Amino acid sequence: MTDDLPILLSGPPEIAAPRLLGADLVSEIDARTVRIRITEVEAYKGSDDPASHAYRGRTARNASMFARPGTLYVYRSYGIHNCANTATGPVGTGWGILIRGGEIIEGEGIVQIRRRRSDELTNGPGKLCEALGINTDHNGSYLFDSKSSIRLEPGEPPEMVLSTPRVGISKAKERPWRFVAATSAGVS
DNA sequence: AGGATGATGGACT
DNA sequence: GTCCATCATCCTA
Repeated sequence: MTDDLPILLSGPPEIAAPRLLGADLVSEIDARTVRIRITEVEAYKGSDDPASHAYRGRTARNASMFARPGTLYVYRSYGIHNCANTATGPVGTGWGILIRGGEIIEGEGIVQIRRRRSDELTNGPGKLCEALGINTDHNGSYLFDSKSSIRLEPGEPPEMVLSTPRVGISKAKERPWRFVAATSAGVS
């Protein structure tokens, strides 16, 4: 258990979120390794953010977001998909970062099987979770524990970061808290 | 290339 | 009963 890594997640989520771009999510499930480099995230700021699941305070469902930074919060979306966040703020804040997309570094073959297709594999929060094999059983696990099957590993920051409004929300639409990795050639 | 829609379950009013 | 931090598919052009 390495407890120094959550420094990556320190500060308010709209500051910490872009820092996650370039880091890797690694899953080791059924002796299969999938590594995905994060390219798209969104910040959700707990009680200060009407769009956050944590806005109305702690419940059984969102408890993981109120835990220590690096705690994985997985929720079921539209009854079909799973979406993954990491808790970021001090315990009790409910701050978190939604992981929305990434590029496959390792395990593309496994991902194609899990996704039952060969393209559009990881460009969306539900797709990313399916690619990594993340489900609600992983809710509450700790991303910086070497024994966890889902882990977060630091990486190189992207050349550029674009910031835009968040996707798919109906409240606090104006906040530019979606962050996307880009290069001089364009969005990755 | 882009808009509409059904699937499906949990949380909330 | 209504609202989703979504996605794949099925239209129309």
